[in-house]
Amino acid sequence: MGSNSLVPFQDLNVCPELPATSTLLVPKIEPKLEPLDEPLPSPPAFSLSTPSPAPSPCPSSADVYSEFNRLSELFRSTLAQGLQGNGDMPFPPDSDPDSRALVPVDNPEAHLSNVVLMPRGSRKYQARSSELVRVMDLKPEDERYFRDLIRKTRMLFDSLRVYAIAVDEKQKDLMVPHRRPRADLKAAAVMREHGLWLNRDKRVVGDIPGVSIGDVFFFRMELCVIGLHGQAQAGIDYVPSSQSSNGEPIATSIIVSGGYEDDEDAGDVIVYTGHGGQDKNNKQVVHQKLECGNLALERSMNYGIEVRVIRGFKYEGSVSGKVYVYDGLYRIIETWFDVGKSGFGVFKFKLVRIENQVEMGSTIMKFAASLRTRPLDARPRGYVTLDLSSKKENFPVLFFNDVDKDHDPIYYEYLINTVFPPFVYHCGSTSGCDCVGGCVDDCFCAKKNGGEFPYNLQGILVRGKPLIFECGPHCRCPPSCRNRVAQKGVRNRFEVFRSTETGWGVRSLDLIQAGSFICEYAGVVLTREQVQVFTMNGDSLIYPSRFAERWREWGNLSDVFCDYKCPEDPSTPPLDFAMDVSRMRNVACYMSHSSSPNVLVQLVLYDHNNVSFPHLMLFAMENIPPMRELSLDYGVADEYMGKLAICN
DNA sequence: GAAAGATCACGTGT
DNA sequence: CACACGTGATCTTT
Repeated sequence: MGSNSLVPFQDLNVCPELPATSTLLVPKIEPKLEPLDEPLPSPPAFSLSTPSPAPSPCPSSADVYSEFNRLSELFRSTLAQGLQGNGDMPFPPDSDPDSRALVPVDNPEAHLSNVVLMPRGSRKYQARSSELVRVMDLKPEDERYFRDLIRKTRMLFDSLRVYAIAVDEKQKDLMVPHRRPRADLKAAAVMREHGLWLNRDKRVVGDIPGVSIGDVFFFRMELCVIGLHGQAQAGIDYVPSSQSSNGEPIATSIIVSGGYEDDEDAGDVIVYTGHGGQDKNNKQVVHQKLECGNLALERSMNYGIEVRVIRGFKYEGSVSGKVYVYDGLYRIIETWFDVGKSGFGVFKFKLVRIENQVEMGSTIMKFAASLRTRPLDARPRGYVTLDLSSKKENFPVLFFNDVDKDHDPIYYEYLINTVFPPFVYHCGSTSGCDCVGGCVDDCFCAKKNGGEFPYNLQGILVRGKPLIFECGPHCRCPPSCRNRVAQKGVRNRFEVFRSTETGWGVRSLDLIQAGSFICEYAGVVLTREQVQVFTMNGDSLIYPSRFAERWREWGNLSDVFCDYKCPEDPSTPPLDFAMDVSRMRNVACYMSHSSSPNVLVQLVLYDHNNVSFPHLMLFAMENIPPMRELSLDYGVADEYMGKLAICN
């Protein structure tokens, strides 16, 4: 697993498609025209270990609340070493390093140097490698492997980040003047401490395996963690001259985010300004010099080395007001020194996008933005209706088919929420919380959820659970309560579309942040007895118990803390019912199946207390860019799924 | 808007 | 020569 072909990095201009070697060894970079002044050391094997040992089971604990506190403390002590912990800290950070989770990393020495040899507080880590490699001709199984690895890594980053916010929110009322901590930095630090940063044992030129064009990131640190761009702030990433085999720096990636007034971005062609010469307010105050990243770009141009381009976008709805999109590989074709608008000299680099790559993520984002405002102008043909839900949803559900004449979805009655049989509402308790001003930490409903809230203040799912109890009609908290998320319905514009591969599919016109609520999987509930009576509609029945338990992956920190246990209170309820979608359905049932899905099913209760009949709520497992297909793990063999997704 | 906060490359020192 | 450490630069983030 994880084998891949690495091609010696040379002669790209002449022969972009070098024959793939099947070796696992990584050849050292040898830029064209450059005399080799030293013998090549034998290269280390290139292998990535998966950071996922078997997920530890989550035994239910009698006292989940104290378990949560204990974990919070453990987490806090690792994250923010300076904070006072007045509880009994389970593992004083220095006393027992082995009790912390250790995840296998590529390099056993790195393992040692990262964790064992490094006392807490020391900031020495495994240095970045100077070894340049290009990864090419991955086999499909390798691609899946790397994609999964990236996905897991990003999910862990998000889980840690969201958890760090949750921990912070829990302490919030203790300290009145409050400043929200940099959860992104904390998550990255924890991962680094555990050797979970990717692509540090080599410098990848070109595409990073497992990262697709169009992937969206919310934080610069996320780019560092997966190795797409190794600088926390600087826009040019490069191998420094001191580490390069010929003493010349080599650029590998840039970020175009509009921070330089002299940039010109026409999509396929960019005129990029070198760095340097700015003051604290990003004003150009002195001339730039041909050094560091600037020199690296020039050298990369000289050797014809392609450069990854990541674009920064303004984006409301991101906590930082920004997102970063990977747009693929560019080649530098020209550079010159120019007088910028400020009157100071700047270096300019003309970059041209390499052909035969899939469409740029930023292009798709712009296209989606135009679809949001004026869909018929952006795409005059193909829309069957601009709202399948007939205004029942908060946002329109568009229906697009430019493949054939099938208009089937418009003939179903649109159902926003699952319809349960009446008896479901008549059993169970009718108790609720008394939080008139909104729920607080130790309220009745928090306790039902194991002593914590399932969502953070932004409405992001903190951790997948067997069952979530949202506040309901018997609670006295207002609709704005933080424990009411899924019940409030969709927050995005979705589009049902005809696909030649998957029959029907669903995509979003908005960017969806990982952990966000997407929609309910709605249908008409049939009890087991009813199912036995209505057997003719077997194809249109959804069995909730069959969905893969992907919620276990979300927010699972057992990769970081070996003794991590989910504070779960209830066990997974027995889902002894089916849902009929033969006449009434919502957007969810057009989602297609994937064994590597980007959407998970989370069971939620809010309008009744019958744990055997929860709502099937869908949440994003990763950041889903606009126009990318949503997919669910239906938990059955792929070939069978084609039918189910189509729902004929 | 300002201040806090990271990383990394580079320079100096041992 | 190699490593360690401090410093300065950097298209961040709240």
